[in-house]
Amino acid sequence: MTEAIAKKEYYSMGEVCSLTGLQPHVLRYWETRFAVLHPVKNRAGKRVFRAGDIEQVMLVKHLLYDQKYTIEGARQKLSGLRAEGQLKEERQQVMKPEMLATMRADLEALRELLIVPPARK
DNA sequence: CTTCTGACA
DNA sequence: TGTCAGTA
Repeated sequence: MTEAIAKKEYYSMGEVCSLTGLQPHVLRYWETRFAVLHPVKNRAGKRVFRAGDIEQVMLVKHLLYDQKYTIEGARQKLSGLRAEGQLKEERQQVMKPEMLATMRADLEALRELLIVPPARK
């Protein structure tokens, strides 16, 4: 399902927000608390998100909102997942089955948004 | 028009 | 977290 958001090279802040259902200021705030949520910026200073960055955001969102983790708790949980992932040599999956389950709804919403992008004017 | 940083509620 | 200002 990660392929669902891997159809594009780069995503803007606006796209990531509609894709994740988060407000820009929330995303920016999280950037100050999670080392893994720091997107690269282009020459103009705009954030350039990749599919992988969006996955990280989704993971943090569910840790915080669905599993009601605390910022610090989520930060530690993320560190743990990263450690496990490294032990599994391959960059296997960073997400547990249970997490994927709670993410189903969002992933389906993502699929729709990707097929029929929000009309912008 | 969209996004950004910084400041402040 | 929410909002506003002044930019780029």
